[in-house]
Amino acid sequence: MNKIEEKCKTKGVRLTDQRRLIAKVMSEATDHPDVDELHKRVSKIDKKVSIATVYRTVKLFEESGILEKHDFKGGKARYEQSPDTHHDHLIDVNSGEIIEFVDDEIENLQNKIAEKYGYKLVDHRLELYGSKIKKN
Amino acid sequence: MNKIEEKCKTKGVRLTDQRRLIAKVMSEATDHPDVDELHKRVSKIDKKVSIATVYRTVKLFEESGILEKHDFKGGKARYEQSPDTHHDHLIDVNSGEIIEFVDDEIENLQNKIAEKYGYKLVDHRLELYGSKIKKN
DNA sequence: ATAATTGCAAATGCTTTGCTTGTGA
DNA sequence: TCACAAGCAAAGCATTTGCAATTAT
Repeated sequence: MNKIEEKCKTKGVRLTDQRRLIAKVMSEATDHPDVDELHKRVSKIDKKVSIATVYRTVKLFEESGILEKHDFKGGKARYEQSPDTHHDHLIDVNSGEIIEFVDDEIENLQNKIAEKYGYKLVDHRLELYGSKIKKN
Repeated sequence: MNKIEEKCKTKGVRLTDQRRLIAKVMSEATDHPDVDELHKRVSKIDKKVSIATVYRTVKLFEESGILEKHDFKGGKARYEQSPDTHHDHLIDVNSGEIIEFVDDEIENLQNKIAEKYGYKLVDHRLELYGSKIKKN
């Protein structure tokens, strides 16, 4: 059984064939698929799963803290399995490739800034968009 | 004449009554209105301006570097006049209020991270979401 | 004069939802 | 059993677009 299914059990999220399948596909994903792409992958295994169910399921999983939703620039929402440790994203503007990174210094600075203005940081979004430097 | 109108002249963007009006309203805005709100403010002065024109105009202004578009969490795109110096945003999750801030250290770190992965930073998005700390 | 702009309504693209039938615990 | 989930198609929401009429230079 995969991590997502396990989390469903822990959190009391009822499992169905469709949810199990979506859990499996998302568990095996190494990228950040959007709903359409996820539906395509799921459909390869079971054609009968509707896109509405995929939408409902990713929403449910997100609300349960099982998946993380990202609204990167340029359109549709994309999902990844909720990571154990927080990371941010560097997006290749040419290929669409996504690199995950962690930087404690930036995380600290963000908290400091919020504090400075009298706020408690409850959420944040840090996305870097870059293009590959060609090596000579 | 306001700053936005001036920029239109400089950049060769043709001015119409509608565009002049939108330029005026955005010039006077101290917040980050969405298209609907902008249309409301414009309509108070001229009811005949259509929302389609507002959409077309903010898009045009954005592409000309006159306005900056932001897709903060939770729905519609919001706009502000392109600032002279870059800043990021701290959004009050309760009131929706937006605080602009500048932090050179974070800016530098972002460049360093992109570099570290072999990328040139072409764009970025840093948004902090916080709730006010109550003073006792 | 004439290429660009507007207003309107229809179309779009992503996402959600009402309803009826099916199903997991 | 029976509250919840799935499938389908229709609806929703922000945004875009085709087209005929209007306007800026």
